[in-house]
Amino acid sequence: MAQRRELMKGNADSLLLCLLGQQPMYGYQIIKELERRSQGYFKFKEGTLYPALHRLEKGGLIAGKWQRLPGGRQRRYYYISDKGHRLLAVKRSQWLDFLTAMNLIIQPAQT
Amino acid sequence: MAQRRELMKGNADSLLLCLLGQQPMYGYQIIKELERRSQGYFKFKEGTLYPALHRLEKGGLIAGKWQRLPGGRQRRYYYISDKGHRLLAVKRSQWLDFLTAMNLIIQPAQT
DNA sequence: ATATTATACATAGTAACACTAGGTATTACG
DNA sequence: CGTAATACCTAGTGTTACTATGTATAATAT
Repeated sequence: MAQRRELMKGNADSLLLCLLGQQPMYGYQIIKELERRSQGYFKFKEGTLYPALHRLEKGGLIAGKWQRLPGGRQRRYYYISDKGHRLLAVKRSQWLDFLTAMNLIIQPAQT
Repeated sequence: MAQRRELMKGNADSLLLCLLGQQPMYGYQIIKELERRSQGYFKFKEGTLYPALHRLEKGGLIAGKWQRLPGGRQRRYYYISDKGHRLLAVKRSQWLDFLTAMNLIIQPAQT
């Protein structure tokens, strides 16, 4: 859906920070969790998620730590940083501002 | 604001269709009107607006008609088409779906 | 008279980023 | 033993908002 792709822009990071702000998670889990919580709406592709996580890590907003599972499989858990928490607060208020402005224009048809 | 740029993605067309769905307007007027109605939030750049209008026109969603003013100045008024009206309805419901999904994730911090 | 601002349209190039499509590797199920 | 699920990664593509710039007229200011 080209639609959904564009609507996502600028919000992917907010969603990730929001999830990680509640608890550390690894990539695959984030994809499943976003889909579950949004009741199927958000279906992040790996090509979206991993670059985004790396971007956030490079920016010091989250930190990834490898964890080895019994079988030998690797998981990379991401932890939000203080900086990440602060950005999350900013992003949240930006989202509210945007939503408010949108609603001023896109009101349902008539009044 | 890099923020605002990304939030805009995919919504510019919706906003334009929404305005033109109410009455025909010309480019410059659209910029001013969006800013006024959003209480200063939306400040469309010309490099955003005109390509978007041309895109919508090429897609048959709006139609532009030149109109000559007394002084000799030209204005290009844009009229929404039936197809445009239909897309507007779709876009509106897509926006609501997106908003709903976002709210499921981005709830204000605590409960 | 002249300079600046507002009006009005246009486009070539840039940056950002979600996604496509491909890859590697382990574990579980049929 | 093949397939699906789990789990990570990245090079390349496409879309699009924006920057910067150009043209031209009308109104206002100096």
